[in-house]
This record gives sequence, structure tokens and C-alpha cells, in this order.
Amino acid sequence: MDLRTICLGLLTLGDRSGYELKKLFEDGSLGSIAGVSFGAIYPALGKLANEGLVSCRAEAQKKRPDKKIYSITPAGRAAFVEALMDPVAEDRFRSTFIFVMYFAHLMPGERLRELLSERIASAEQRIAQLRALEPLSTCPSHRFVIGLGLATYTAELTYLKRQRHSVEAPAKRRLDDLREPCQLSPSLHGQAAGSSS
Amino acid sequence: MDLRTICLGLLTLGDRSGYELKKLFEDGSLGSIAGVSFGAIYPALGKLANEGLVSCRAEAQKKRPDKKIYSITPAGRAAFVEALMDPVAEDRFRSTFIFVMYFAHLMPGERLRELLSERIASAEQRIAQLRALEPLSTCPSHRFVIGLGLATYTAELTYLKRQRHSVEAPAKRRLDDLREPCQLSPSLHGQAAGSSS
DNA sequence: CCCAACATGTAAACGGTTACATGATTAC
DNA sequence: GTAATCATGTAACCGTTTACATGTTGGG
Repeated sequence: MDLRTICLGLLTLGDRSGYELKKLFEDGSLGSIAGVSFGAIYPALGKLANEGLVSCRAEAQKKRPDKKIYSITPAGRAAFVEALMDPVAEDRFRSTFIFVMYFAHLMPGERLRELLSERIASAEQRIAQLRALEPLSTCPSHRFVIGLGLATYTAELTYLKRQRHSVEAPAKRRLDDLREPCQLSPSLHGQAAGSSS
Repeated sequence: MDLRTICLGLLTLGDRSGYELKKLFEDGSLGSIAGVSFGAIYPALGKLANEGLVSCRAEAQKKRPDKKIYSITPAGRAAFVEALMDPVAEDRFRSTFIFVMYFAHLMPGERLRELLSERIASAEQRIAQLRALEPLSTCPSHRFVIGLGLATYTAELTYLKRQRHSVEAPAKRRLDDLREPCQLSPSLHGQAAGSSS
């Protein structure tokens, strides 16, 4: 789903300027998941206006550039509802953290601990953001998204903490295990395949 | 983290061709998270070779194009370990499912049920993939990644099932709640701000 | 004094996917 | 026969980020 459609969707919730749209996205439940940049929003809005899916009125402001307030048109609303029927694309997920952890055995232990702490902190922050949003959101759809975010971030946090715990505990294991050398199981090697199974 | 670095990392686990690298990525624990295309892998490998971070030997095959096996060089290994020290970028996550669910109230109930079922099925599939990988992975780093994936997907699955459950249960609620009209709380509107707090 | 927030926009760069081009082999 | 797997590569396209350009207001 491209930004164009996301903007369209956000505009079903009320009229907004590009600037406000970005805030709404980032401060809302979707923001705990990803960000957007102006360099993408403004052109998207322009295109939407070209296609007649949104209308735009300029609101003059003293000593500030005109604020361009966009409203979704009936055609835009129809197009958006239509878009909700399209087959959903798979999640596009790229996590440097996960990738880097896949190579934990190549890092100094100190770095490993640092990485884990950072990740725990950021998960806690996202959870806090979602919890703060919860009482403000009366709409069940939004509560669903918040609940989903909360469920997954909490699970990640629990997992991460359990992993880190082992370092600080007297038994001091597990995290150090991560530094053990790595070897792939033959079935993942796929080299000179021996016609398995 | 770009594909170039990911290829470099994967090559620390053993020599491989571009084709095999793609399989390794997709069949391994990282594959339950995202995919890669040849159109990105081959150029990445070429660039890596240009920079002397990997070496390449062509393996002639009867009736097939030469297989180009890449090995990481000492310089490449150093560069990769270096890359593991770089500050980790935030996750880049784009989920059409989550976005669409944010607008559940604009969809027919049937569509909603379909979406939920699809998502549940795909989460179950990913969990199955990770579980299948678990006994094959002796390396603690990889087990960490598998465990993390399992923890989050399981949490999502549980959440999703609980949401769906309410439809099939006699009390038939919650999921239908999602179709209720939506209104943002004033604090998220941000329109004509009344100097809150 | 400087930084953050407000406000819009453009252009270049980036990192990736999709489609195209080519072609043998094996399993159903 | 036809689809999948093996095997590499290029070019066009796409959506997005980053950097640039411009300027005011208000708070620390």
C-alpha cells in the first residue's frame, strides 16, 4: 500500500494539511510502526488532487506560507473503499536489529549487551506511546491496531528481557552462548546437495 | 542495512552463489521476515566483488550457465564486523494489513473476516516455518532470531484469534464493533488547536 | 542566541522490485 | 506438455528518503 492511498485513508478521518497529516500518522497508532517524510507526502497529495480524489483549499495565514487543507472527495472515498478490497500485499519488513543479531557471534559481548538494551528501551517507548493512545481512541478499528501493536511489542519485550536476564543473573549464560561460533546445519547449506529425503 | 551488507554477512557462513544466497535467505530464519529478488542480489554481489570484499570463482557446469561461487575475503570479513558496530537503523516496516485494519469500519463485515482469516493463516505458516528450522539450528545467534520470530508471531496469532473468536462465539461482538463509525479524539485532531493541557 | 515547531515544496539519490532475456533439466 | 528448479544477468520503473530552498514565531 503506497503513501498515496494512506493519505487518502487518513483524509477520511477529517480534513488536513500535509503537515498535519504527517503528525497524525506519526502520533497515531500507525506511527508506532513507521514514519513518513514530507518529500513523499506533498507530492502524493498533489497527485491525489490531480486525480480529483481530494480537493484542496488554501487557508491564508499571517506570516506563514498558506496552509493547504485537503478534503477527500466522494470519488476519493469510493476509491479508498475500493482499495480496501484489493488483495493485501505481504508485510515489507526490514530490521537491521534482527539481521545484526543473526550474527551476534561475530560481535564483542559488550556490543551485544548494548544492542539488546537499546532494543528493549525502544520497545518500551513504543509500548508507552501505544498505551498513551489507548484511552484517547474510541474507534474500535484503531483500538484493534493499538491492541495488536501492544501484543507484539510486549511479546518482543518479554523475550528480549528474558534473554538479557541471563547475563545479569548469577548463572550468567545464554547471552554468552550467543557469542559461540556459528555453523549451519547441512540441510541449510544446500551445497553439493545429496538428494535428501 | 542494505542487501550488499546482508549478502556479505551470509557469506561469512560459507561460500555460495547468488542463487544459493537467495535460497539461504528465504529458507532461513530471516526468510520468515522478508524476501529478496535476484535483481537485487546479483548487482550487490558484483559490487562487493568490485570492492574486493568478496572473491568469485566460476564453476563450470554441464548444460547450465557457469555457477559463480562467491567467498568472503579477509577485507570483507573485516568490513562486515565493522558494519555490525554501526548504529542500528530503525526497523522499516510497512504493513498493508495493519493499515487496512485501521479502516476496518469502512469495510463490509465479510471482508473483515476474510482479512483476519488470511492473516491468521499466514502467521500460522510462518510459525510452522520457524518451528521446522528450530531443530536444525545449533547456532545460538540463529536460535535467538528464531525465538524472537516465534515470540512475536505467536503473540500476534493469539491476539488475532481472540478477536476472531468473538464472531463465532454466541455473544457475537467485538468484530462487529470494528464496523462502527470512527471518530478521532480531539487531541488527535490537532485542528484549530485550543492550547490544550 | 539558537533551536524547535510551523509550513510547503523540489530534485537528486537510493534501494529495491518487476519484467525481460536465455536456456537446460527434471518431475508430474 | 507443462511447470518448477537451476542459473545469471540487465534495464526500466517505483516509491521513498535525504538534502536543499525559504521564511516566521516562540520558548529556553
